[in-house]
Amino acid sequence: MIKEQIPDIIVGRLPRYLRTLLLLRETKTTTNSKELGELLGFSAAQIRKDLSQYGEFGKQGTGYNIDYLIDSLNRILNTDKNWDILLVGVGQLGQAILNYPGFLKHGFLVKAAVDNNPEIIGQKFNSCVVQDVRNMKEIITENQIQIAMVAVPAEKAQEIAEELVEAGIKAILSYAPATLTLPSQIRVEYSDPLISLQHITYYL
Amino acid sequence: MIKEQIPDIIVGRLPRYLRTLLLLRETKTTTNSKELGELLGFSAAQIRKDLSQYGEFGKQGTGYNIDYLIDSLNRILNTDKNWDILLVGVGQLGQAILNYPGFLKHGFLVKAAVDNNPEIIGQKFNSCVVQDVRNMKEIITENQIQIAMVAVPAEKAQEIAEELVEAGIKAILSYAPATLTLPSQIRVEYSDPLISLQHITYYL
DNA sequence: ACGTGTGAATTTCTTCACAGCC
DNA sequence: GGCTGTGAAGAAATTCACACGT
Repeated sequence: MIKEQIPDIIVGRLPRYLRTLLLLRETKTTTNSKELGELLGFSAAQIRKDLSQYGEFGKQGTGYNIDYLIDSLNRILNTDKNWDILLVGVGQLGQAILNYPGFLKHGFLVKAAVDNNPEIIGQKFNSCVVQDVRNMKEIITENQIQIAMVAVPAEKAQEIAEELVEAGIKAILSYAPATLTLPSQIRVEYSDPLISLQHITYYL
Repeated sequence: MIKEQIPDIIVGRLPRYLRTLLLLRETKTTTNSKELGELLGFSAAQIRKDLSQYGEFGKQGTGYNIDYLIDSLNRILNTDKNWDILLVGVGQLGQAILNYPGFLKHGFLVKAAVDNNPEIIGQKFNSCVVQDVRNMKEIITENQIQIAMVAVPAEKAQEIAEELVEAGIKAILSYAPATLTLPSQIRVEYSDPLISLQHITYYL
């Protein structure tokens, strides 16, 4: 695949561009690298260079058509289709995830949720019935799910992650404060407020 | 301050080093850059270079004393003391935050929480009584709070953030899927699973 | 022999600055 | 005139490789 060589640091900025464009779309039809840069805190040159990795989306003298750039970015990020997600761990955080409408709005559907707590299994959150974690593998296979969100305690995260990989999961978004060690072809992202807080306090 | 010139990209890795060391401490007293690197997915050279920015923590031939390095990192990150935090927005996510014990375990105390919903105001979560958002400024001043977590809807995030800055907040951890535009001396971090998911799908 | 700390080399990322097109 | 796309320049981050202490 050609796009393998585009640096991950650039890929990581694309979703931010997309988000800002969605906001701008509400009030205008055109923007430019200067405006985007100011809204995001990046340089205009960087935005132009990043986008130019994927094609020529702008027009000299005019800038970028917002709708067109949004469509393009969605295509690049593979977010022009819907993705099914498996949630592992339906504690307080997991429940908040199930009830949060933002994922679906951006094409991410929490298709199934599993837990090991008998009191949670069978409960319904936002039309998703929690299933037994012991059925995890079949759920993944049957629904051909590629992405899992992990919202289990830190001590359980590695173990769960390995089971997920074995069951065929391709990418994991982990909310657990733990570093996962997995085969390199598995994509792992962390949503980890503790790390962020510790980063913040450095500067205070 | 001298440390201003140490690149933020290095600072951002320090909390990860700290986390791994806390894990290692349970089974050993000494480690080295190779082991840390393997656990974290960084090169050994990078870990040595990062740490050397702040002093000489290791011993040739031996490696690093884990306890000593943990103490050192805590001092560097300012996490050797406790921090009070204000939570803005006590919806589902906010409630999960209030009930999550992990913050306190690492020295972050959610000292106060505010919301604008009359049904939520007055409710108690994990010994924290939700107060009216209209009292936000006094709460910040009286408790001399420097860090705020923002767990409000995306549309409200910018407005709330500006009020926080006006009230004297120095750093914000935002859970809202929105880019905040604030004075540069305010430190902002994001905990944003949607961005992470969109980053993930690029590779699927 | 082992593993740190570090200048030097290398690679990667960002910004510059401008030709070219609207 | 305005703004993109892009080679070239510059800055920053990472890795190399080894002297040196244990």
